[in-house]
Amino acid sequence: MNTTKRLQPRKKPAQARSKVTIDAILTASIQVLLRNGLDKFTTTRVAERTGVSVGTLYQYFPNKEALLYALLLKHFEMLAKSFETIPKAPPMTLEILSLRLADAYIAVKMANVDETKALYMVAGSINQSRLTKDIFLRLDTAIIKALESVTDARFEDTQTVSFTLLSALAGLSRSTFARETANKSRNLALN
Amino acid sequence: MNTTKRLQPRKKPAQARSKVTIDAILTASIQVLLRNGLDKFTTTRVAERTGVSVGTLYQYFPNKEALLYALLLKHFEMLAKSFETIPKAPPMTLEILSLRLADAYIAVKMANVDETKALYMVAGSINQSRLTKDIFLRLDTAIIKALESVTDARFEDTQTVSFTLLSALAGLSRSTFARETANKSRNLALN
Amino acid sequence: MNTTKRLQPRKKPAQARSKVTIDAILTASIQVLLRNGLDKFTTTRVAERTGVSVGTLYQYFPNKEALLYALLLKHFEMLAKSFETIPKAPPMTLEILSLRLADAYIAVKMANVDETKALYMVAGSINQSRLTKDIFLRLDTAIIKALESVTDARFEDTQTVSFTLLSALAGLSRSTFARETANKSRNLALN
Amino acid sequence: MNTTKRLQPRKKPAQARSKVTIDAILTASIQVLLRNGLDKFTTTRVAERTGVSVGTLYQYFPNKEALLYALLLKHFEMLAKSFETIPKAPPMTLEILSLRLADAYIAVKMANVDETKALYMVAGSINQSRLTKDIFLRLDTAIIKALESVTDARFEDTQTVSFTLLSALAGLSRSTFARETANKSRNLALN
DNA sequence: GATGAATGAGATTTCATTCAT
DNA sequence: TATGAATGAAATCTCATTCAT
Repeated sequence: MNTTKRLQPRKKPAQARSKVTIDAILTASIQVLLRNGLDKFTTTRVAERTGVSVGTLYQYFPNKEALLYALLLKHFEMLAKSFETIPKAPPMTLEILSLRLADAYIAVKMANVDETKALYMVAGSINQSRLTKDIFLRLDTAIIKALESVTDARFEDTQTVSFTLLSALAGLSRSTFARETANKSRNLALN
Repeated sequence: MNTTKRLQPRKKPAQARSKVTIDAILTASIQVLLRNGLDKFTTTRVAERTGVSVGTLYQYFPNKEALLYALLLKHFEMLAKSFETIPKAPPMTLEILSLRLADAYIAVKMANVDETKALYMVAGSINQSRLTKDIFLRLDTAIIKALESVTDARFEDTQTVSFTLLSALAGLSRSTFARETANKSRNLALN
Repeated sequence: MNTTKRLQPRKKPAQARSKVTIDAILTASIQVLLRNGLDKFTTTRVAERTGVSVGTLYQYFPNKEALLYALLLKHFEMLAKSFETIPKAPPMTLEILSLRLADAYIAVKMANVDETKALYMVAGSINQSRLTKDIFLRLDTAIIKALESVTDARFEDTQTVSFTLLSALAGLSRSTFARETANKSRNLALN
Repeated sequence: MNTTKRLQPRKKPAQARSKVTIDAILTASIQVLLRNGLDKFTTTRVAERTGVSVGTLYQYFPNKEALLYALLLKHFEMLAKSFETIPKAPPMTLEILSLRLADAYIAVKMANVDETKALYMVAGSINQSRLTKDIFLRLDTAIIKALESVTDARFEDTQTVSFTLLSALAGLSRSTFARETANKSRNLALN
């Protein structure tokens, strides 16, 4: 599914009813992913679970990939907003920033546990480069901007620092959710 | 693909010819994942690329999932062996252990770049709990054992320390490979 | 094909169009059995002959076995109805009942010659015990009830009488149809 | 499988060892039919159960159909021999003949219960007309000859009498074995 | 003769997507 | 707009048969 398809929603959700339907579809998608896994994630099944017909689903999402993409975008939108509103109030040492960052990250993940788990399933099959253009840059920028307000350190390469912080955080997160899901035993995310 | 299927290889590679065929299939699998992505990863395509018939593939792997599973198992086998042979020679401070662990980890990943990238694609669609039973415990045990030989620190909960170390390492690794793959722009692993 | 699969139809033929499609598939199935035999009885071939796509076939029958099962059920449904309406008017001697039973049986068979022949082919490869639960008991009950209204005889074990009557009738029927089919020479049903 | 293939054994079992192997294959075939059903009846499985390689199986039977055919032929051979040696000693009334016939029939079936059940499964997928030529005529002839020695009756159409006798017998037999197999409840053979 | 790895045609089944109603 | 029946390409998997060893 790494082809280049139209990923934009088919119609702007001008009307309230549309918005509701779209949300319902996205919610159902998460449930289907969680219950049935990625390869039983079919448009028919999602529509069924949503309580609408496939036809309706296709009215809002031009294809399956767009549906998954919307799911991801929504999630990262939240993450970005959260990062962009990290309190910059002093004292802003590196340690304190790190904690605030972790707090923001964890808050979003914990408030959206199912969504998080579902998206980890999808990770392998989406167009990374488009996602980068659309949202990852925003995450990056938010962190870099925060780094620049740190008072007790100065970095040559803020990008790398940002990257490292976020990646380690992501690693912990992923492993933690993996552990929780297959909770028979301590479980690592795929390394 | 999180169903419970038979994942054991169909026949023991008693003869030399079989062994060669199996290895060829596994190698081809990695290439197909890399070139075509997870959802174009079809048994037909793998067989084709291997240069054998589908029938032959199915002679050794009872189903597609088992093929992916074999791929993962082989990779983690290497990782486990690598961890199990981390030098325990003094001075064994926590910092030194961490470095040795990272070295071992990175060495395996760098020696198997394609395999690593390919497996990150597969991560979402495998039976985590079975994998845990089969191999993750071994990784964990190896690290815990190493932690116990550390001389400058003592831990209440070695499991959590091991888990944290490995997860952060994994996060960095994943993001790094993701960045390298989609090298148009700075890229984070799916968070 | 004696495994335990879902045999229930996939969707209720709520709409008229569906009903027509289902009937067409069943009719085509009989033709395929007759023309091509059991081991050329493929879902693709049936769909083709019906004039629909395979997908459509699978929309109504979850698998091949369910299709065969539906065929059998429909046939026995007729037989059951026929037995259940055997005239009970006096004089109801055993001989007369036997004749009425034979009449009913033969009437159904002769009105559905192709279906009958086709089903004899299928006999060996269906789930007998499920069929028993679903329909054979009904046949049995109908006959037993009729036996009880016989005036010139009284049976200790009506079940066995019913069984014997019906089995002998079935044997004759099967051999007769076998003979007619392979009409080069006198032909017995497989004994 | 109603095509016209070579059904003759590939080699005459000149040597004793061959004979043993052939018998083993035929026995294994019956077991596979009984355990796995007709559509899991594969040459590989039969070979496996026999304890030889597929290659060896194909040394003795040119194809799968020939194997099934051999199975049937062997069974009817026994039945024919049994009919041909029905005692003709007086008093040879029709009733006595019928009993002797039934005795012979039942004796063969009961001495070969597994074989009988297995063959009922196969019934639908064999070349009836070839079987008629090869063996059914012999059964028929044997019975007709016996009928002619009956002292208390004379028939215009001995063929039909023979046919009727044998068919009814077959019907009872088939239903009985069906009942025994699916012994949850009283079971009729497919009517 | 015996073996069993390899073949590949072909069967079953799924599922994204369309379109007539 | 909504529906869901129909489509059919394509995926998974099986199995009769062959043939090099």
